[in-house]
Amino acid sequence: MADIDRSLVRSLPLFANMSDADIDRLLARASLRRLLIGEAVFEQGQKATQFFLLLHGRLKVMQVTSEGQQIIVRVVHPGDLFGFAQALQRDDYPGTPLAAAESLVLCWPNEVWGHFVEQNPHMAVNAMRTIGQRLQEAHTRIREMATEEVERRVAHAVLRLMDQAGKREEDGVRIDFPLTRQDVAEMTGTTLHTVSRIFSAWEGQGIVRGGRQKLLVRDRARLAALAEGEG
Amino acid sequence: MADIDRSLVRSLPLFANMSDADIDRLLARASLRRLLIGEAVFEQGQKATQFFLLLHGRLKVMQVTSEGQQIIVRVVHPGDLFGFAQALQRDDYPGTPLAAAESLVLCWPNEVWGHFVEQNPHMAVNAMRTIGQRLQEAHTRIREMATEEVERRVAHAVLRLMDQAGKREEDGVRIDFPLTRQDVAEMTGTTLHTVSRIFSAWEGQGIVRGGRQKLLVRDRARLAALAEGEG
DNA sequence: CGGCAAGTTTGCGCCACGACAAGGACGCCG
DNA sequence: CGGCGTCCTTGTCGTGGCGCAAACTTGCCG
Repeated sequence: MADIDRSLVRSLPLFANMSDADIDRLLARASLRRLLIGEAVFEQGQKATQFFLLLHGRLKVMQVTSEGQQIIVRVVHPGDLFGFAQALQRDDYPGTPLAAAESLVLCWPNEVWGHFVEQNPHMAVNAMRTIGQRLQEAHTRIREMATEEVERRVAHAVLRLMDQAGKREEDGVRIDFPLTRQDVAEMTGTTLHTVSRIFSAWEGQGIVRGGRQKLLVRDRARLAALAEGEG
Repeated sequence: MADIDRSLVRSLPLFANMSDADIDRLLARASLRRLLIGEAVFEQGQKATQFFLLLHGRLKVMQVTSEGQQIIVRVVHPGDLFGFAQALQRDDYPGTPLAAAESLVLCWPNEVWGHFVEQNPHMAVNAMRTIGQRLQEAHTRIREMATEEVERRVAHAVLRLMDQAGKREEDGVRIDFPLTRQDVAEMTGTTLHTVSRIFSAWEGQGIVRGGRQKLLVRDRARLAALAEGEG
């Protein structure tokens, strides 16, 4: 397998306090995989044999219900670990990560996880924190879905995307990957129709500007107000 | 602080492969607390200084929204660890665990967590798995809330309670702690009115039998069918 | 034993959203 | 440049379940 340059990961907080030698040792065990839009890193229910780190691009993690209904569980951003089912004592993957944009992924076999953690105890802690945050986010989402109306939920979702995948532009902040109305609907538990209507209304008020698979937030304050129910 | 007898915890899987001496050492650092119905172990947002193990009784973990809306995030059963925010690198508690029945709780100061884990590496793994499961459950709930109608969600919730807190009786399986319609509503993101109506309908079909803070499941199969959407 | 509080049931009206349906716009590819 | 697929918009209609309101039941406590 071709060598992977450590400059790829050097800047990630996850590797912040590792020596070059340690990083090289880890990268020696890794393989690199490039994904085109729409490709899956692995499939829900598949046996978990590897864990992953997203270097570049964007993944949406899907789950399907027995009836074929789809939802987006979360979005994976560059620098995020994902698919470490093994660490959670699962033997299959609970969801399917699809590339929403062309993406670059590091893959390690499960056995490496042990070394991974020994090599850098800081990392075990880091993984724990990551999971903790993820749990926290999940609970927040549950609370939103239980208590808030659709417009507020969508506002929250957009704010989150903005913070995690926002890119400053002259006229506002752009969500930095292709995002369909359908995607937003699947993140908030509604339909693309309703999302479309909401975006249209917001556009009329100058809060956002939409486009095919595009979204630009022009007035964060107004959006935050909507999210807090002061619509 | 009075000594705590190890017979209290000996039977828990969490301590399965620890020596008596190790257990005693851990218990020496613990304190025991009894909670009456309605009492809180700690409050949401409070600084996290301890972690806990439920020995007996039942806790419902509440979160309140900024508007005062309440939801039940999860139910803590005997043998469950809870409130280990520290392990997740949080410094405050994300929710409030209220005693749904009279309960008995073991409390350790945060500093012990390290020893706890060293003493029994199995335990770190166990904690990880616990969190993993919890995350998994959270995602399941999100998916349900996003895609299922109220009756199915309630059916799922009741099935879960049955499995985790069911007690065989002559006429079916009883949920083994006081559970109001309001509680079920807060677990499923609906109102007590709707839950009441649903229970009434089910009772008419002989699926359950209700009562003040009581619920008895008489026909698990029918309930499971409803949960799968074959109503 | 009688009264009170907490929990439950049920009816009614309304409305936010989902289902359905049709048409329009963007962008890719040959 | 023209055609097609994908994504988006907008209308109409129907309804699940929430809000509100009122009465009933159950268990507790004095």
